[in-house]
Amino acid sequence: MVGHESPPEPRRRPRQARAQRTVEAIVEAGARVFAERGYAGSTTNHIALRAGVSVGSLYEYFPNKDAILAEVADRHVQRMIGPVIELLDTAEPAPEGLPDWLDRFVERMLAVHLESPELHRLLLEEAPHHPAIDACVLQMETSLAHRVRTLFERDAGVSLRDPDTAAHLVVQTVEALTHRFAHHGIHELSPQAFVAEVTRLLAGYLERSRRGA
Amino acid sequence: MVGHESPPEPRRRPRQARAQRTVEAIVEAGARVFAERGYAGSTTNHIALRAGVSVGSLYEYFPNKDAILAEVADRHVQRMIGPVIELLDTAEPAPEGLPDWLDRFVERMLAVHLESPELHRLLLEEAPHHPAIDACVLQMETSLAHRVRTLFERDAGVSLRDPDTAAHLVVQTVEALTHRFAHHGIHELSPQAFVAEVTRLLAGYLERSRRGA
Amino acid sequence: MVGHESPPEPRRRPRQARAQRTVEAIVEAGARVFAERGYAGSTTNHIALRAGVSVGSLYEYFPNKDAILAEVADRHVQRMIGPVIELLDTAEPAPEGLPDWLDRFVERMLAVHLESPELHRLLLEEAPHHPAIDACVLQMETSLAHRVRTLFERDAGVSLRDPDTAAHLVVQTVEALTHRFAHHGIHELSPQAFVAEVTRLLAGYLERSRRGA
Amino acid sequence: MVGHESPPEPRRRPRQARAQRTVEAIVEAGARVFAERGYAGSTTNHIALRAGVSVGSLYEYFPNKDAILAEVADRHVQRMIGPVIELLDTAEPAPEGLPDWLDRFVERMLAVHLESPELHRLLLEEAPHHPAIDACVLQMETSLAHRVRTLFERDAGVSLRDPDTAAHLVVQTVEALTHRFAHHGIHELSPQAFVAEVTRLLAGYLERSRRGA
DNA sequence: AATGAATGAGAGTTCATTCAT
DNA sequence: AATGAATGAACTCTCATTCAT
Repeated sequence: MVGHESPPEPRRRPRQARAQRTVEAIVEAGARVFAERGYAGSTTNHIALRAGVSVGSLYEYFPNKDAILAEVADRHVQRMIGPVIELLDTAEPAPEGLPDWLDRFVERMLAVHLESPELHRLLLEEAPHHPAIDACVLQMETSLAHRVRTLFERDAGVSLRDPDTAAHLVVQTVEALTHRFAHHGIHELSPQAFVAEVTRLLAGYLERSRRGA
Repeated sequence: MVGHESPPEPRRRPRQARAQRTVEAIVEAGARVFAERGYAGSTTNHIALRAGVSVGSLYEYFPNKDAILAEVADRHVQRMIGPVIELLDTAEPAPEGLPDWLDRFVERMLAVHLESPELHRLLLEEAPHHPAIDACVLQMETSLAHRVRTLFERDAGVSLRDPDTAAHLVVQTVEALTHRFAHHGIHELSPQAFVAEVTRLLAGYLERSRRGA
Repeated sequence: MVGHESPPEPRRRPRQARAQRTVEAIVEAGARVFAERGYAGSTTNHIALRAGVSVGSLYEYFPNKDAILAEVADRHVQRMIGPVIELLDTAEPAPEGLPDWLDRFVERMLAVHLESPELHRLLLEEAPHHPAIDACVLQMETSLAHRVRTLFERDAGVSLRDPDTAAHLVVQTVEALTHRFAHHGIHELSPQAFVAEVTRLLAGYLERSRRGA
Repeated sequence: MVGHESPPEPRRRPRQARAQRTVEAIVEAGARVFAERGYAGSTTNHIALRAGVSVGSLYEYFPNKDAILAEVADRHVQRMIGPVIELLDTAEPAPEGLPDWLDRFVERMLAVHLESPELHRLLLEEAPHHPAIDACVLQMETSLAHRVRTLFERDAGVSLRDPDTAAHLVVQTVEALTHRFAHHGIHELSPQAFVAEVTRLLAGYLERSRRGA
C-alpha cells in the first residue's frame, strides 16, 4: 500500500504551475491593458481583472505596477529582436550582397515594428522612463549593433574605419526610421519603396565609409 | 449640481502687465518642473508653487495641466527650430558645398538638442501623446523638410529622384540621431566626430540618390 | 490622460457581509450628515468619517455624492409611506366612517412627518432637484393617491365626479399641510386640533364633490 | 463769482444714482442667474459678469453671495404678493359671493405662480434654508393670512370658530396646491378646472367651519 | 467708486497598495 | 495561494472672497 494513495506527480508541481500560469496571465493582461489605455490610464485593478486574478494575487508576484511594466517591456523587446537577430546570425558572407542583406534587415525591422505598434509606442514613447525600460532598449540596440559590426567585419567588402560607430549609427537609423514610418508613414510612400530608400541611404554610407575611401 | 454640468468656463486672457507676468511665470515653472519630475510626477500645485503663484491663478489662465504642457511644448519647439530654420534659409547655393551645409545643419541640430535636453526628452518621449504636441512635432518636421527640399532643388548638384522623400528621411534621420546622441552618446565618440559621421551618412545617400545615378 | 477619458467604472456590488455592513453604515451616516449639515454642507469625507469608513470605501460603492443622496432619499421615502400605505390598505369600508379614516390618515401623515423632520425637509426642500428624488416623491404621491381613490370608489357614500383629481388634491393637501405644520406649526394650534381641522377641510370637500351634489 | 464755478446740481447725486443702478443690475442679474443655474451653480463672478460689473463692485454692495439671494428673494416675494394683496384689499363685502372671491383668489395665486416659476422654485425649494428666505416666506404667508382673516370676519356669512387657523390653512393650502400645479400639473387637468376644484375644496371647508355648524 | 488679478482652503474623486479572511 | 474589501495620501480643480491698483 505504499505509494498508492498519492499520485506519482510531485505535490508541489501543481502549485508552481498554477503560479506560473498566474504570472503569465498577469503579464499578458498587462501588455494588453497598457497598450489599450496607456501607462497612466492602466490600473493594477484593470490588469488583475483582465488576467482573471485578484489584485491581491497580482501583488503576490509583482511588487508594484512598474514591475509589471518592466516585465512586459522585457518580453516585448525579446520577442521583437528575436527575428532580427536570427536574420543577422544566419546572414551569408556576401561582399557584393551588402545591399541585399541591408534590404532584408530593414525589411524585418519594419515588419517587427508593425507587429504590435501600440505596445511598442507605449514602451518607447509614453512610459515613464523607467530604468528597466531604458536598459532594455539600450541592451537591444547594443546587441544588434554588435552583430551588425560582426557582419561588417566579416564582409571583406565593408572594411570600415570605425566599424563600431558605423554599426551603431546604422542600427539607430534603421530603428528610428522604421519606428517613425510604422507610426506615421511618409506621405504616400509604400512600405517597399520605404525599405528600398532606407537601404539606399545605408548602402551609400557604408560605401563611403570604407577604409580605402 | 447633477445634470447642470455647465461647460468649462473659457479662461481669462491676460490683459494687465501683472497677469502677463503671471502667465510667463507659470509657463517657465511648467517647463522646469516637467523637465525635472516628468509629466505624471508634476502636479499643478508644484508648478504654481514654483511659479510663486497660487493654484487658483494657474487655473485662471490654463484650463488644466495638459494646457500648460501644450504651451510649454509649443514654446520649446519654436525656440528649437528657430536657429535651424535660420540656417536653412540663409544657406548659400553651393553645389560642391553640399557636405558643407549638411555639416552645419547637423551641427546646429545637435547644438539645439543639447540645450535643454530634459525638457526635450519629456516632450518627445514621455509626454502622453497629446494632440498639441504631436501636431507641434509633425509641423516642425514638415517645416524643416520643406526647407531642406527647397535647398536640394536649388542646388544643381543634388537633383534627386524623389526629393520630398529624401528631405523627410534626411530630417528624420538627423533628428533621431542627434536626439539620441545628445542623450546617450555613442561610446566615447566626440561631438565633432559624430557630426562628421552623420554628415558622411547623408552625403553618401544624397550622392546615390541623384537622378542620373 | 487627455482624450482617453475612460467611462466611470461601475461600482462594486457588496457581496460579502462585511461589504454589506459598510454600505449600510454609509447610507445611515449619509442620512444623518445630510440632515445635520444640509446637502451642500455635507462632504463625502464627513459621511465616510461618520460611517467609520474611509473615503475610498465610500467611492467603492457609490459613484458620487448624489448617489448617496438618492439612496438615502429612497430609503427615507420607503420608510415614510410604509405606515401610511398600510393604513390605507387596511381601512374598513365604512360610508359613514369617512371622517374617521380621514382623521386617521391625516394623523398618520403627521406622525410620519414628525419622525425625522430634518431629513425630510432636506429631501423635499433643499436637495438639488435630483431626478431620483423627484421620481421618489412623485411616485410616493401617485402611490398614495391611487389608494385614496380606491377607497373613495369603494366607499358608497363618496361617489365623486372626478375621483382621480380629488384623490390627488387630497393627498397633496395633506402632504403640504402636515409638512408645514410639522416644521413651523400654526400659532399655538395643538397637533390634535390641527388634525381635526384638516379633517374638517377634507370632509367638506368630499361631501361637496359628491356626484349628486 | 460765487456759486458760479459749480453746477447747481448736488455733487453727490450722480455717484449715488450710479451706485443705485449698480445694485439694481446686480439684483436683477442675480435673479436671472440663480433661476438659470440654481443656487450652487451660480457664482458671484457669473452674477457680476451678467450685471456688467466687476466682482469687486459686487462685494462693495453685498457682503456675500447669500445677501444677494436674500435681496432677490425679498423682491421676488414682494412682487408676487403685491397683486394678491391688492385683490384682497379691494374685495367687496359679499356674503353670498364667498365662492366668487375664493375663485379670484386662487386664480390670482396661480397666475402669480406661473409668472417666474424657475426663480420661484429656486427660492422655495432649492435654496439653502437661509433665514432671510424663511422669514420672507413666513411673512408673506402671515400677511396674506391676516387679510384673509379680515375678509372672513367682515363677511357676515363666514363667521368661523377659529378664523385665524382657518385663514392660515386656506392660505397654505392655496399656496401649496397652486405651486404644485404650476410645476407639475395634475394629469390633464386644465387651469380653469384646477381653480374651480380648489375653490370647491375651500368653500366646503368654510361652510363647514361656520360657528353655527 | 471700480476693477479684476490673485488667493487658497477645501471640494470630490482616484488608485496603488495592504491585510483580514 | 488567493481573495477582494478597505485604505488614505494625493490629485486636479473651483469659487467665495480680498486687495493692490
